[in-house]
Amino acid sequence: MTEIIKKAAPVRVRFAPSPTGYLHVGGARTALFNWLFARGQGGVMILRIEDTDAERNKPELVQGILDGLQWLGVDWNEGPFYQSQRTELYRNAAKKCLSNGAAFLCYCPAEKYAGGDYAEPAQDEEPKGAGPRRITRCSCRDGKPSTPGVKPAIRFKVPLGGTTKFFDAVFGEREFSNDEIEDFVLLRSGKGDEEFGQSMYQLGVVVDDMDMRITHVIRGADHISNTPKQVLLYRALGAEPPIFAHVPLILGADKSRLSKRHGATDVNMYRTEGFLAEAFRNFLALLGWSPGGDEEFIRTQDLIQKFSLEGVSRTNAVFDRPKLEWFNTQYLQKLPIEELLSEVETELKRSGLWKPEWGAGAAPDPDGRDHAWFSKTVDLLRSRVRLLPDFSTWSRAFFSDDFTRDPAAKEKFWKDTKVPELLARLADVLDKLPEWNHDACNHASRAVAEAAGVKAGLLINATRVAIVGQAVAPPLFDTMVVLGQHRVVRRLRVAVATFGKAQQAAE
RNA sequence: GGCGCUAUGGUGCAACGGUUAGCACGUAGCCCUUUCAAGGCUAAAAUACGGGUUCGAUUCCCGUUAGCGCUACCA
Repeated sequence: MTEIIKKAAPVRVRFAPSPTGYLHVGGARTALFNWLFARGQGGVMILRIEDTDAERNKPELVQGILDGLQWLGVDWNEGPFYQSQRTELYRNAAKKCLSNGAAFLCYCPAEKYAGGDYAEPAQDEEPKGAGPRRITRCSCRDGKPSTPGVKPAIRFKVPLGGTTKFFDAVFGEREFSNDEIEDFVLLRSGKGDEEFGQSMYQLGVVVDDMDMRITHVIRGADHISNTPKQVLLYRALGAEPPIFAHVPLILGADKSRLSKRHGATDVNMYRTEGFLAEAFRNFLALLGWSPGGDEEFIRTQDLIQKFSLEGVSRTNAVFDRPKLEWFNTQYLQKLPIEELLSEVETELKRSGLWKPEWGAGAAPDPDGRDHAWFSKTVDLLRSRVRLLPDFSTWSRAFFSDDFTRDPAAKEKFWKDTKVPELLARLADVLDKLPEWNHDACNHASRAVAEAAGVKAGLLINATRVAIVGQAVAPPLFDTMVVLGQHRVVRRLRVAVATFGKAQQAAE
């Protein structure tokens, strides 16, 4: 019997960005929470573009938002819907409010209420108490004769007195006094020969959320004070409001609202910097939400499974980039190697270093390097890499013979005058090694150092710079194995040739 | 100014009346070590303040302070 009751209506949520800017981390987090919730509940995710402000709208930004969501892995089942294409819906709803007395025509000039009314005493009403007060009631609400030639806007007639309540899954029951809510605009006045203009935010949201049968409105906490207006609208339109869940805001290091001056706020910048999407998701999910315990490294599948609105915090969170970087290095190290390989492949393709022979199932390249080699090489590098592009920059010598030697590394490890001779002898010894493995390289190298009477470290460090061009790289003998005998010997000789007199380099 | 929300180390979270207030990032030190990471260990570091309620408050209530949000014919 409870089965029927338990089989509640399917969850339907939406992410509704406005194309007035790129997809910022706050928006991305909101999108992520909606998505985690939908996926965890077997619900539906809807994408809606709220582009009703023709003035600020930049259509070209939509693609960037879509790209950002795609990179984030946030997909949707319905949409994207564009509010600019649903104008009739909003006009009809506004007219319905007009006819049932929930709204009125307002002939006031837009500037009358624009910006900072509270700075001046309102004339429309008797000032209560001391100090400036803002206008919440428009005098047109009681029916004013239409002014010829002036096109009216439609405003919602907020009830006098009383309160409006709603339930918020993270903040609990909320109640607002109606007297604090202004007679907000539903529909802009018409321009040219149109009767009315575009919908305003409140109307569009409610009409669409009704039309799309949204069950849970998960959005930023900056919308809390908009909610009572929307609840009023739902009722005026004859509908019950959905469940709201306002999530705390993301702040910059100085606790002010996150903005450009705090560094990258565009999600796409994190993609180009080379963060792993899953690491970014993990980090974002923990900003304002917690599964309840101490676990932090939570893969997306588990995030979906664990996510709940009850776990959402009510306090704003500071975006901590060092922690994001830590998450990224964690994923770089802990991801099953095959998953990481595809990310590295993408990166190497981007930088032009990729060879198809390294792909899974492909035949080895002329040097015998195949997918297994690629896997081993990436595995060797992964604990030292911080961002994906590192595979193409300081790790370049592992994937290409076209690399340069870092001057600082040479300065540091090639200072000793014995280096050229040491490297030359090592090259000769290594060239003759019958076996090419870690131990063989190890013994041969130490023998050369010992014979020359120098510390192994001197030779080892100098060799590292010679064969990979960097002071910072994986352990030398593992590196040698992965590079191969031929490459190591050749690079050593090329390095020797760069000292003193020029011999023709054989590379 | 009004209304609202919030308040645990520098940061993100945990503890949902009873813990020596826990974990992680970051910071410092040590270990490991052929570089650099990774890893291991250790240390410093918090319940904003003041009142209540209670046998007992980080936890519940009130006030103060601070931060943030809203206060547009923006979303």
